[in-house]
Amino acid sequence: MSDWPHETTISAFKRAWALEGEAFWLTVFSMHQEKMQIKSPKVAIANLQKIFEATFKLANAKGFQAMSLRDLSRETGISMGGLYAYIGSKNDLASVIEGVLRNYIDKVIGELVNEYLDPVESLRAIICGEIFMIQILNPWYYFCYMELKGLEREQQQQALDLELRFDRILVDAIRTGIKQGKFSCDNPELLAASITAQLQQWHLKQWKFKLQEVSMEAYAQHIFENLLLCLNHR
Amino acid sequence: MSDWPHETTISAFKRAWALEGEAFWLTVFSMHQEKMQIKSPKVAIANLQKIFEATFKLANAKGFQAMSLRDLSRETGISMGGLYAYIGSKNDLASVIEGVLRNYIDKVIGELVNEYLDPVESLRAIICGEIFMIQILNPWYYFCYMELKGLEREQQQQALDLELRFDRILVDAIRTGIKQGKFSCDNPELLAASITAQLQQWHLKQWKFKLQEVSMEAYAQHIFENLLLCLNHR
DNA sequence: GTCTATACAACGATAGAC
DNA sequence: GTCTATCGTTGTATAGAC
Repeated sequence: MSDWPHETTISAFKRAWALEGEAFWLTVFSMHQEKMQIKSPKVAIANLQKIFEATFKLANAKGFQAMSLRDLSRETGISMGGLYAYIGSKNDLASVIEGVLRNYIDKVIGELVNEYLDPVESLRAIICGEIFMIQILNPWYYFCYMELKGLEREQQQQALDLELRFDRILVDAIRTGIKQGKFSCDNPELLAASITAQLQQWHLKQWKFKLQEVSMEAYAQHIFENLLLCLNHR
Repeated sequence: MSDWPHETTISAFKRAWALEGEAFWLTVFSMHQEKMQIKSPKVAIANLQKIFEATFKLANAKGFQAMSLRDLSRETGISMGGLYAYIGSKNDLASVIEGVLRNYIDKVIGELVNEYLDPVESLRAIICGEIFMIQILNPWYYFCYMELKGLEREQQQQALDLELRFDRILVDAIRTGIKQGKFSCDNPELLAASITAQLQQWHLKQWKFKLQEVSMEAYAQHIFENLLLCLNHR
């Protein structure tokens, strides 16, 4: 039995979650179609992708507030006036990015619940799944983490609630294992928070992992194995 | 034997590191005295403290880039023109904050090396010491973590180097324990990075710890105990 | 040392031609 | 759909009175 989902499983992730390619951007398009003036999906999606990716490049390098719309115009090749056919305002752009990512995460972690009954396999699936999500949507995660302060109170709270919900999924799996006599753990809440912290490192500390040549698979494996040690498994 | 340093030890930390009170701000003052036009230490320190604390309040709430000097003027009660007697420029203010904190951390972790010979006690001291530092200088740590992007390349690199040096101190203690037959661990580098990540949570996720009513002592203890489990201690 | 007044560059956003 | 031209605002920073 492999410690990491097979290649085919990774492909299945991508298909099931529509995390990349046309399907992904089509979803992004449909999610804030209402806020745009552009009717043609073909041209809208192409420019939307340009705008989002340029935003990640600029904002993740010098910060969203420090990035001007003139920077964004230069980077995308779309004029200042043209940008406003795609976004309502600068703040709206950040808000949409957070909304799209949260919507996706919400959908995916909703599927994770009750999918596996064995707590060990459940924890493995949560860790591998989340690391994989972060890997594919790296700039989205990093942007939302670093720019959360700039969003409105309500949206900030929704992001924090999502993190708490994720922690709770880990806690539930841990508690199930304890009831089945497979784990022992004094403080499941703190342990779950520590797992979440380690998962978030995968987008927060890319500089460190590239320096130490740590692969996604090795990192997920490391988190999982140390978690089992902390749970006194076997 | 207590699991956490005694009250007297905590007091000793404060005295030894001059982390708060007049002594601390006197050091801050002396560290960038050259960049100021104010001669009188008495008035300079009082206003310097006002400026730094107002910066933390504003920047940690809405981001340093989003904070204007007009905001800072209002918050401190010092006029726009007056501010420039204390700071060279807005960016200089952020740069000084990072410099002061890095200087302090550097000094403290320099003392941690070779202070304890027993690897278990060494790891405990590093974890407790760092959590304590973060507790006392919470807004400084948070500011430097979130606003690092806004600083110049060279200064960013120095901050990353400091984190790598901290990781290496943890790795050294782990390796010492392995050689002494006390620990077993496949990947000390990744384990050290995970400890650093958990320590940083203490300033990054205050909202979560307050919600779950986790004390500084309980959190340090939790990190330490799980580390020993990951190291197969005993 | 601290203030008021102001310079002037850069910002987000919009109007209207094409 | 996309552009250029421009609006009003706000930003950082400074000069000079007190």
